[in-house]
Amino acid sequence: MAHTLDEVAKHAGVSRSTVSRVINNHPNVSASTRAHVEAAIEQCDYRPHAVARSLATKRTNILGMVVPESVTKLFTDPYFPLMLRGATETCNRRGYHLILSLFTASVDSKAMHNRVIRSGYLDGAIAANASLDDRLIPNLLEEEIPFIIIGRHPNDLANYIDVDNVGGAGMATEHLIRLGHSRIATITGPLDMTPSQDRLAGFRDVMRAHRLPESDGLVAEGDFTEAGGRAAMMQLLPEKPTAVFAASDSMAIGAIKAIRAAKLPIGIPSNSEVR
Amino acid sequence: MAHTLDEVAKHAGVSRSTVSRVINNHPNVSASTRAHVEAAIEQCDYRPHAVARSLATKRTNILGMVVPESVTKLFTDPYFPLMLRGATETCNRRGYHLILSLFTASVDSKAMHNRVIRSGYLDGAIAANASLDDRLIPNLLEEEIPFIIIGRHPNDLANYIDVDNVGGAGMATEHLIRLGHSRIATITGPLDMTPSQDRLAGFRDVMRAHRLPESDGLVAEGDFTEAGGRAAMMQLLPEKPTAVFAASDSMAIGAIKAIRAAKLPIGIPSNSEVR
DNA sequence: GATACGCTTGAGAGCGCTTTCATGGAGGTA
DNA sequence: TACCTCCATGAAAGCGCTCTCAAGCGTATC
Repeated sequence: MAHTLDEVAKHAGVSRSTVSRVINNHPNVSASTRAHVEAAIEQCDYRPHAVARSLATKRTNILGMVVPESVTKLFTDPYFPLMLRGATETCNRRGYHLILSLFTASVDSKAMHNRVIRSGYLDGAIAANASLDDRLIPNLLEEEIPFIIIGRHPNDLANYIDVDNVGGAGMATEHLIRLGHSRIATITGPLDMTPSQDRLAGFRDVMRAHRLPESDGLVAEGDFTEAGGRAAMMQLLPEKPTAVFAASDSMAIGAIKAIRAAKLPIGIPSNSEVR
Repeated sequence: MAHTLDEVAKHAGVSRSTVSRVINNHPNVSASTRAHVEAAIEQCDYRPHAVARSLATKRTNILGMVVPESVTKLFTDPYFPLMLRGATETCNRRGYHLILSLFTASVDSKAMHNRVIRSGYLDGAIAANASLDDRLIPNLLEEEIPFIIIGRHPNDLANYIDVDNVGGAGMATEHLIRLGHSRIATITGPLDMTPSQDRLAGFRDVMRAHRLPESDGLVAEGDFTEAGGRAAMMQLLPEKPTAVFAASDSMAIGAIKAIRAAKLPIGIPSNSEVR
């Protein structure tokens, strides 16, 4: 069991206040006292108790990565671990902890909300891509806990960080056109998510700019999963597109499988072509 | 800001003790009082403050998923998100929170240790596959915080959960033999990790049982990454194996790329063959 | 009717820390 | 020397909850 601030204070022959000042780098401590207390801390192998500190300061240094139920099934997408790693690394560097909470259907969502959001543990939250009908964002707003969303929210309800979905989709589409394609289809993400809409918009913008067809038959909605990509591709096959822009890698893999299953020829550009 | 137990007590006209008993489902509360207090809790929209509660009970209901530095680079392996999802789901169901901590090289490891393990926030920990030279496990032991390891530790230092690595590797090897192969190579995981050793053992057991060659040339050490699998495969190519058992999907993909790069023919069994 | 027991409730002392406020001494100014 | 200011320190009151202990009351027992 770790020792307490009291013990350190006694050991150093000073008051608790002084030890507290030292561990918090408060300026009003003489250099000699500080050195003395630091030695005592070292000798006692003392670490401040985060919970007690949190109670007193009302700050936990814990952030929550909250993943709405609608996104949970995407959790195995390679995109998630990267995001998580980035978040935890930054947390580490800034002295924060990251609680990971997946709002799964298997657990009563109201209970989850109370337990996670209203626990008092979170100083703030990062909400992974929410769709329009997720209760998560409104709930976070109501709770007045600071948070950001990854991926713009349909209603612009909160601050967000996002990539340039319109621009990226446009680049991919341009690339296919440059390869000589004109009958290009797209497999979108779930269209109740803003990033999906934005990618579709980027695709359409470029197609329109090139006066290429963008009929509804050439657009199929996926769900960012491989199975979804496969199903979407099956829908697209009768339209005989010569190229497909899939809005995620997983859906592209599904699409490739659908094409192979239909015994149609398929060329997959090597990395060097795209980059 | 959420209300306090005090307010609820006043609102209900009882003592703090009684409210505390109600929220903790303590038996010694009369049914009528309980109902009354529960109504007050509802009216005040009261949620107990987890931090205060933790300070009093010395339990945080927080578990840490601690990932040793040696494993951090594997974090994007599809295996990790699945593990994380499983862990968080169980935590949800049992009323726990999960703090995710990746011990990266970018942050001083001693500082990380103090901050994460000795914070007082963790009731227990789950240590993702550690290798022999990770300081993490010894540190956890020293700190007397309950923990388990995912993937048996080389020195059997602690309780662990693991899959049947020996058996699984054996099955895969048997499968290749059944397909008619006799010159079978294997790409192992890092051999300072017990699961890697176990898979290699399973491979060797079966090869030996079938009196097939298992020369050192047919064994190459990978690191569970795609790049590692590719490098290992390059090593194996001169030995001209007719089949390869790779100890992870990522390494298998790397191996396939290496084979393709060498312009050698390769047949990848469809899922149905393996299952 | 007196004693004992069990159930319900409240008072109050923490849990380990922060932070305000008061105090005392050192140093500066006139 | 007297007065004021500033800095270093300590005392003590919380932060919001739990939990032990004691008290109060109703019922059972003889």
